[in-house]
Amino acid sequence: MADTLPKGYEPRDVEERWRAHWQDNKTFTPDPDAPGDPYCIVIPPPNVTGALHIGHALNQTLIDVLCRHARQKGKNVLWVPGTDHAGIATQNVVERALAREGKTRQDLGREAFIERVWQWREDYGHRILNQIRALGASVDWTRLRFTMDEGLSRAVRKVFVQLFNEGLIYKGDYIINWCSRCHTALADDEVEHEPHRGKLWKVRYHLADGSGEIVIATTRPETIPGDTAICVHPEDERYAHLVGKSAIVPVLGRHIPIIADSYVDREFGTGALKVTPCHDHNDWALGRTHKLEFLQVIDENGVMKAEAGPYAGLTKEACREKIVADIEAAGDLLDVEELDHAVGHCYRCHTVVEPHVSTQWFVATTKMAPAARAAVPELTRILPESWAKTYYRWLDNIRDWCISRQIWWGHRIPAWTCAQCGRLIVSEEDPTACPRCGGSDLRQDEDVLDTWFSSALWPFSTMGWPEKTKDLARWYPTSVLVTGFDIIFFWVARMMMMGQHFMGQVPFHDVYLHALVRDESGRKMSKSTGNVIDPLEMIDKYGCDALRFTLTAFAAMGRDIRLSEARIEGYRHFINKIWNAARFALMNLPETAPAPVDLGTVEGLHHQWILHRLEAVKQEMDAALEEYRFNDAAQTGYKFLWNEFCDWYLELIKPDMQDEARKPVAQYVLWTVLRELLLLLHPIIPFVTAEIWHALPVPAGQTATDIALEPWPAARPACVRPDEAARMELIQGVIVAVRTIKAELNISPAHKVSLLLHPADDAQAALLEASQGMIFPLARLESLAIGTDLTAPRASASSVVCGCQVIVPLKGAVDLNGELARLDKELAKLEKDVAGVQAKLHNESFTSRAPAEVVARERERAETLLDNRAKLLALRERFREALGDDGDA
RNA sequence: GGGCAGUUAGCUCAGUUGGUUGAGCACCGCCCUUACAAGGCGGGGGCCACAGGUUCAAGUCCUGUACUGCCCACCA
Repeated sequence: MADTLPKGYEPRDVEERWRAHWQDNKTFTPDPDAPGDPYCIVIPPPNVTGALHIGHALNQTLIDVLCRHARQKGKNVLWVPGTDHAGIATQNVVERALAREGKTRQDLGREAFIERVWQWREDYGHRILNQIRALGASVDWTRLRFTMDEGLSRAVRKVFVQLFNEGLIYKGDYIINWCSRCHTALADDEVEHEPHRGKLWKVRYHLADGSGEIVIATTRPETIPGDTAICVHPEDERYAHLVGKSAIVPVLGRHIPIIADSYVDREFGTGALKVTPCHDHNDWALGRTHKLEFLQVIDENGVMKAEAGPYAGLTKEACREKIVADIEAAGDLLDVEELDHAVGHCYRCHTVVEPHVSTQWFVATTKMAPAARAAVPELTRILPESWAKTYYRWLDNIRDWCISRQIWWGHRIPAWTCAQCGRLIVSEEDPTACPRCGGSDLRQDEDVLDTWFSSALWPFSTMGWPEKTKDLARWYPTSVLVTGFDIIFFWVARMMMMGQHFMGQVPFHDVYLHALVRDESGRKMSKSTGNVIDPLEMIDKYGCDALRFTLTAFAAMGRDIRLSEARIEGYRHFINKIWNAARFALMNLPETAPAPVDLGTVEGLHHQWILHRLEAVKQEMDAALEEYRFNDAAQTGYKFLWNEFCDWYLELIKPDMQDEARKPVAQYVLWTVLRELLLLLHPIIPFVTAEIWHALPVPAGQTATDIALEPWPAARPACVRPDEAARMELIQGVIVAVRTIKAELNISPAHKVSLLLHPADDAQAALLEASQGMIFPLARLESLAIGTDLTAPRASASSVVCGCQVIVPLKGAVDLNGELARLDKELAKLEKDVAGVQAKLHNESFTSRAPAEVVARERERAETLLDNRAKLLALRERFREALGDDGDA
């Protein structure tokens, strides 16, 4: 006996041991020259500032399942780990730390500040890596990357310079989204629109020629000083006579033109709109088309500029208050309404975003998008497919991407201006002199690049690009990108564009978009709501395998996951179940691996059955994993292990283990099935399977291997035996029937009863005869008789299984009325089924139109049901007589 | 305003190509049966949101309705 496992599974030490083993042995560091089809996934790089949240845990679990499975299937697997420098987020974190010391980044100066961020990363950046490690992610740690490391920075520069030279990066004045707290531009998709209860002010503008007035509606009166036009719809009869005239800006007194544009919605407000080209995206567009004056009145700090006249120096909030009061005093405020509308907020700090005109750098994504769009679905599949539509729509309506950020932490834009002649120099290497005038006073652009710029290069920059590396040749394009749908625009689409442009190939064959993890009532998890589930805490409490299994089991394609701690706790039971099944096996296996037996010709219905089922499960789990049906794979493994292997097979072989003649076969089948089952489950729950695998006996002279390097179990066609499996089901049916009778008649399960079986035919009789050894212990019998000529005591409980009558003579204090009620209930159920099938079969159009195979199956079923019913009716009749006799006697 | 999901047992969710709705947790009853009480055995509980349609047959396909959630969007 090789029992070396403790009674209850204690994941903590086991997991830590395997983590260390895999890392120390570089188990997951692939050799580019090794054989096998390439399989590669790049990790969606978590922010260095981040702590692992449940979304990461889901993402990395699914990737790990895929990678481990691919490795089992003989592929040459590379999983590249890494982190993202997360410009704004990281800068914010460090600035907050500085603030606690009473300092600002300006106090330190740019260089010292950046030094400080690097230091911060030195101190804390490894946390997230430890968390990835804790999850059991089979990443190659030797290829760890960071978006700001030297190689990736070189890639960023090369991409920037090339795109600039190709005219795909340009610098220009544009209205962008400005966060006055982060003090930087934000890309369109970095702005989150939130519903807001605001006000709609209706303000009268007098005509310059004194001939009348026009009333506009605005939600932002503080921008009135920046008005340079009033706009109405060209077909709006109310205002047609005013178009071309001039109006006077309230308080400021400037004269502005009244123009017409079909953009205006006649139904909204008053149908007249004030145009402030510098402080509204739409007005910016109007200003361009109508060649209006551009007047900036709010600065980058949210303070009114000199151009705002009397309001100069006020904050925009104070300005709003004051100008409304002034207009009201002048009698030109006609109405104030409540209005629900969407207001943009910074996705990092949640400050209200101000449209702001400034000089920024842009990538001409409008030119790059068509190729990225065309690649789906032919070159890259998006799964679930429904997301492809979203992807298309975004690319079809894309605007150029603002990539400059007015912060310090990030890739500084490789552009310099010559102080002498003003020449703009964009270069991979830091220039020393101006190529035009030779001047040496070159000033580098102050801005850094959007974090997502470097992320967009991730699939090839991590593999060493622009060098022509072996890794790139071997593993680009990557196999699949696994990520949340929330970054399909930020990241996926941009990787597609950059990958195609610089590698000439899409960056991945598949994109699998997984769910968002929500709390049990469907809310997004967030620290402020206090509903977060911390994966590390879960790992600590229940073990990593329990967490991984839970996430996998709930990862149905296209659906959000509602997670609660109770579920993880529930699946911990499953891990423990495997553990105890293994303990049982070890108690019953020899020190070295049992001698092989030909499994294709093995005797014993239970062995044939479990081997048959194993083949089906093997095939189904493989297919599920290939098709990203993670939940199906998990569920199939769960049911097989618990409901078939543990509940039935382990019980069935207990008697074998007491019989020296049957023991060797049972041992070998047990050993084989358990080992293969561990392999099937290993991608999902790597730790417990590794530990058990290691403890199982191996052939004499060999040493235990690492399950992570073992192949997926091969198919064993000789073990596919549907007939034997069906026969096993009869045996199980009989056993369940006896158990049900006991349970429902309140007979203790431990109480041994006699059992009479009246088989339906000779084949059944022979089968039951041969299977007594299985029925006896599992049904807990005192005696068993099989035959059609047996006379049963009339006071018997009974049931019918596949035409076989199951009769349990009742002795002692048993509630006989209970049995009658039980029979009635069973008959009622049968009656319902019979009615259903017969209705179908009596339906002429069913029998004539349904496929013959379906009709035959229904007929067969009807026959069985009718037969069962007849037998059960007869049994009930006998029982009634018995009751009557007892009553009379 | 547009688009996309979801609606199945008390709760959280499965249900591949249409062919007797399944699981976990919760609940009820009986069991410490020598792998596991984090367990075993048995049980109750569903006109599959609603209304039409296609079909011999619909949870499954089509149309509409009602809620719920998400994404996108330039009604100031």
